[in-house]
Amino acid sequence: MTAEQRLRADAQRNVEGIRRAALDVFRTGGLATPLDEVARVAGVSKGTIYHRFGSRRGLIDAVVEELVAEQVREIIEAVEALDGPLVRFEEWLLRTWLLQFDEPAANDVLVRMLPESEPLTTLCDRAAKFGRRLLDDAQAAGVVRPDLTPEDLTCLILERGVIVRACTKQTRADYRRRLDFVLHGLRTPPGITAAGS
Amino acid sequence: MTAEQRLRADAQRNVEGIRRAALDVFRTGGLATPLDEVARVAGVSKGTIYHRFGSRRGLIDAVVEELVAEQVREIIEAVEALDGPLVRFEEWLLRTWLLQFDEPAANDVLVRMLPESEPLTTLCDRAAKFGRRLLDDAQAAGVVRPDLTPEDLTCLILERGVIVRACTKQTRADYRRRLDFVLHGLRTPPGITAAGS
DNA sequence: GCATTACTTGACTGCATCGTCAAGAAGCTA
DNA sequence: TAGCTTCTTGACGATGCAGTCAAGTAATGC
Repeated sequence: MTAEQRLRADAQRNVEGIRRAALDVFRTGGLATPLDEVARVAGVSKGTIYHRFGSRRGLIDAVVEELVAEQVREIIEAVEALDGPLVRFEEWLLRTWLLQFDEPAANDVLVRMLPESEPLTTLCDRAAKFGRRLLDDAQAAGVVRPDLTPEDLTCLILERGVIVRACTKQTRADYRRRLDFVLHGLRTPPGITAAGS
Repeated sequence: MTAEQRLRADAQRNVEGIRRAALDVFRTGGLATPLDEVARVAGVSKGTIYHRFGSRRGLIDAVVEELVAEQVREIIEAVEALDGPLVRFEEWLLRTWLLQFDEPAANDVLVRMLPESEPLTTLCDRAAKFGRRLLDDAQAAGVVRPDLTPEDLTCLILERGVIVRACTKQTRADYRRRLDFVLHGLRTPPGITAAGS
């Protein structure tokens, strides 16, 4: 970070303050929160944010990793520790959906707001790739409907994202209960014995 | 309509023109379309719309019946003609979801945008009441999961509403295919023999 | 301690939309 | 056709957020 070393002391302080404020504010309100709010919390003016980070996207790129990566990684690790293709598949989906409910910022990432942002896209792809592997395994075992595609999986997460954004009134318990209906709909229907060739 | 008879000839013409433009514009773009657009199509100024209909809501109230009631009624009639509680329940849900995809205005009504609007709420309640009856029948027959509540049903339609609004890129065929997953998830899971007491 | 340069500020422009209103246009009546 | 009344107009004010920049402030090096 030679570039950051060259900053004047006050600028250095501000960069840190803005980062911390952004983490705080985005964590609570999602990535769409007005930058005036971040500026207010950081105790600087909006101009300073633009001067330091170039743009709204620049600021998001600078904090998204710290904001979300950990949580996505945690889910992957927790699922890796489980046994059985169906359990693993469903637990991953379930935890992802709950993360979307609990963390507006994580949801914004998973919904691919700002598709131009590289660190954000990277995070997203990592999760998608893992999900795809679980889907493959579950379908190979014949426990998840064979006509479910990786795109369907992406869509299921995207859909959940717009739902949690729009239906802010529902309780977590209700949200959680309804997820079971969806999961149940993804299992191999009775009458089908195994996945296709 | 004595009140309308008293309008001056040009005003009369404009009211009609605005109504027709609103039907046209709302049908295509949903109830959130800017009134400037309606004004443009009607060939009047925005001021005239406000003068004649009082507010955006006033205009919507004046056309929503003609815009959506017919379609909701059609679905109910088509479903009434079917046999079997599961078929009826699923066909109603399916047709409602497809209506939401095909008609932005109908979707806006079902999603309860403008909860203050009386004709809009009436339409909505009519649909909900019918759905509830189908749910009762299907649960009594043991073909739909007994823990599905009428609120869940409302929620399923609401969810679909925000999804079609947000995911405008998906093809109708994909949307349709995925609905089957959801329907499947609402059926009685294996291992449960009949609905509760 | 002073000049220099880096940094910060907040008022400003731009955009999109809602809804209003004074002034002007047009229909209506005698 | 004159004069009254109704109706229409479009510029305007308000809102909320993004992003910019000239002018002011403060750290730094000598």
